[in-house]
Formats: sequence, structure tokens, C-alpha cells
Amino acid sequence: MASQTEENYLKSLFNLANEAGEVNISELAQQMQVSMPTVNSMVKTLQKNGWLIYEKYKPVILTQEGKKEAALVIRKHRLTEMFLVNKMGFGWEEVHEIAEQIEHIHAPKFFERMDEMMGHPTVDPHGSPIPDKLGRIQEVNYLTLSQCKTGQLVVLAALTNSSTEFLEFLNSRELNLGKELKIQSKESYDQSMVVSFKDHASETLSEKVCDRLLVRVIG
Amino acid sequence: MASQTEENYLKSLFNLANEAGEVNISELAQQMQVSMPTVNSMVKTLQKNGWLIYEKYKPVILTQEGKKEAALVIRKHRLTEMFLVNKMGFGWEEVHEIAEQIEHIHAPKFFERMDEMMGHPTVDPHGSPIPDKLGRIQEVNYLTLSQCKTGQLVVLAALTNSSTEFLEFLNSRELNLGKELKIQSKESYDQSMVVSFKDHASETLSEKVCDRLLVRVIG
DNA sequence: GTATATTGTTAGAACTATCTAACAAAATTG
DNA sequence: CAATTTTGTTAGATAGTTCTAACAATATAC
Ligand SMILES: [Mn+2]
Ligand SMILES: [Mn+2]
Ligand SMILES: [Mn+2]
Ligand SMILES: [Mn+2]
Repeated sequence: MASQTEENYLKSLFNLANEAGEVNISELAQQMQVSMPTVNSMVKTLQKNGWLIYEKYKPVILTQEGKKEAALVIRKHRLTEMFLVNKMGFGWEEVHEIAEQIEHIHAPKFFERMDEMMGHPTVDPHGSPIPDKLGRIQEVNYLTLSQCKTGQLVVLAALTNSSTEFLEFLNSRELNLGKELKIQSKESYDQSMVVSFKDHASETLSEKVCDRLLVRVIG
Repeated sequence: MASQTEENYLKSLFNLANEAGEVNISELAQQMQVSMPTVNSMVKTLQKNGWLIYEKYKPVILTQEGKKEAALVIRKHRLTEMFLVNKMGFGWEEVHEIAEQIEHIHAPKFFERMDEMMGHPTVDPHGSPIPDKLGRIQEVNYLTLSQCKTGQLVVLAALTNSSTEFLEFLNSRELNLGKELKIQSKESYDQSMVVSFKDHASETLSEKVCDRLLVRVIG
């Protein structure tokens, strides 16, 4: 059984993996907020325990076991976030830190019960997919708002960043998942966009914001 | 902030303390399922961190800080157990192990929200009192069923032991908290008692069981 | 293609939480 | 009260997770 620390490394590895499944030591060190020697010694441990493949001076790659373990921790994290929002009345900006801890609880029934109570949700409060019990993730490919064109009608479906500050920014504009946005115009100088939606006749969103909003085009 | 390990020691210390607040190293070692040298070194750490008073060859005593910290962990444990039973549909025999982990979550809002959702319960699913936010415990003094007399009508209010096996035994007899029991007779040879209650005209309970049932006399 | 910058590794140390073996103090017992 | 048992301590070790300093390999830039 992976320790709490190992579980956190596995999650980071899973999220940082490129198309080839590779992760560099330096990236991992930055993500985990530890030094490179710490990562170096931890990847040796993770390899010893069968979670990844490590060869000196090469990027590391999660094994199938490692990927599954990571996905199952991510499942617990996202189920927890959804439970906190849907069943306990927390805001989507409050749940990540709590889920970061609860994801390490070893009690399958606890998470199965959450899942049942919510009717088996497929995404978390930030629109990220919840892996199934076997660790499989249903990939969905949304567009960023930046990629959309003037005149299109889109639904806000997910986020590429879920920092508290960004979520609070979205709260302040009443931008939540499921909201339908009409793209009024796009400023070619700075790539900012003007959108309209319920009770917001014209809201200007910077490029930075548009890059972080994932949408489905519906018209 | 106390580590997870320290929190578990504090809880044990709190529960083992005698009238004078003292706990022996050997008791603590047994309770924590570790060796005496381990306890010896841990009490030095706990002392260093201000949670208890330790002098060589003397029993240890929690400081006020230590007592409060312990009570607050116990609060989280018992709120969690109550939440699991009342809001998530778990049986009272399933919740202790899960609560043993969740009690270490550092997220005051999470437990406050549980507390609110349940309307500020004062006891856990096994009838043990839930300390308040300041770590104060409202002491209630029940009688054990053994101490009661033939003919008395009592309400099952709490347990002196909440092991899974005992809880499953109680489940098998439909003995749950709040149940009214009429004491039909007591066998002076083995101190067993015959009681009657809803759908159970005459159920015989051994001395061991009677010692573990805490009741309020209502008639 | 050499110099420089970046990335990765090793060595050595610290701190937490645990163990066993050996010894010492305190309590119990006859 | 002396012998024995129980309780508690010390010493020394291990495993996990982290650090800094020093060095080595690889990648980038000129
Ligand atoms: Mn999250
Ligand atoms: Mn975590
Ligand atoms: Mn419990
Ligand atoms: Mn615990």
C-alpha cells in the first residue's frame, strides 16, 4: 500500500506525464515543492515498490500499476470535492485543500457511499472527470474559450486551472459550470473577449481567463 | 500542531487517565500497541511539545493544553462517527475505523459543517459524549444494566465498550440506543439478567453484556 | 564544438517513529 | 526484607522523508 507521501507523488506523476508518459525529475520537484535530491531518492523508492520505471538521467514513467493507483487516488479526491459541494454545501473554491487530505483515507466503503449518494457523478465541481473504480478516466476534449469565435454560443464545462484565486474571480462574475456564454467580440490586440450571459450583458474576459475556461460549443 | 501519531497518543492518554490524571508507560504501550521504549521516547517528545508532564519513573500527566488537544481530536472522531451513521447510512459497528482516520483531518470547517448538518449532536452513535469546540466534555453518569434491579424499566443510553463484535451482538438482538428494557429477573448464580423489550419477550443477557450496557432508569 | 546553463546524482545529515537487547528502578510477594 | 516480578530506561538500529553541498551528466547557446 502506497504511503500518503507516495500517493501524492503518484498523483503528480500522473498529472505531469506527457504523451509518452514521461516526467522529468525537475518538474516533479517543482510540482511537489521539494528539492531534486528528495525526488531522486523518492523515485528510487517508487521504483522499488513497482509504481514506476526509473533509469539514471532518464525521465521516469509510471507503470500500469502506478497509473491505476494514481487514478484511484484522484478518484477519491474528486469524489470528495463533489461530495463537499453537493452534500455539504461548500463552495467549489473551498474543497481542494480538504480533498487533498481526505483522498488518503483508506476506507473503500466511505468513498463508495459518497459515490452512491451522489448518483455516480462523472465530473468533479471543477469539471474534471472522476476516474471509475478501475482507475479508467473518460477523456473529454473541450475547447478553451480562447479558441472560440465571435458569435458562438458555448457552455462553460470545465477549467484548466482551479486555483482558489481563479475560482473566486469566477464567483465574482457569477461564472459557474453549465453557464451559457455568448461571444460578443474578441479584441485582436490582447486576445480579450467580451461575452454575455444571464444578468451580465457584457463582461470582458482577459486572454489569461479565456485560456482557463473550457467550453462546449452549442451554437 | 500535533502529528497524527501524537494525536493518537493524546487520545489514549486522555482515555487512560485516572482520577489524578496519571497514565503509566506500560498501560500506554499496551493501548497503543507499541513497545515501552517507543512510548518512552514518545512521551519525551510530547513533553517537549508541551502536551504532558513527564518525570523519570513517574506516570505521565497531560497538561491543560494536552487535555484540550485530546478532547478536540475526540470531538472530530465522534462527530465523524455520528455523521457516518446519520448522514451516510453506515451501521454503528462500521464507523470507528473510518473515524480513526478522519479524526486527523485538519479542516475546522469540515467538522463544523458536519456538526451543523446534524444539529449539534451531544453524543456519538455509541452514546459517548461529543466534546464541545473548546474541548469541554459534558459528563453524564449512567448506571450499568448490572447495577439495576428486577422490575425496573430502563433506557439503553450508551456502552462501556464499542468493539465491532459487541456491536454486532447487539445488532443481532435488536438492541440499539434508546430502546426501553424491562428487567424481568436476575440470576444470582451468574449475574445474568432476563429483559424484555419491543418484539423480544424474554432475552437473557450475560453479566459481561450487562456490564457493558449503560442505562437511564425511567421507571 | 566548446562554454555555459540546466538537470540530475551522490554523499552526508536530520528528524520522526518504530524496534530489540540489555540494564535499572520500583513494586510485589513470600 | 530479600527475592522475584513488573515496570521503565538506555543504547543502538532501521525505515521513511526530507534537507544542503558538492559534483556529474546533458542540453543549450554562441
Ligand atoms: Mn482538487
Ligand atoms: Mn494529498
Ligand atoms: Mn470510535
Ligand atoms: Mn486515529
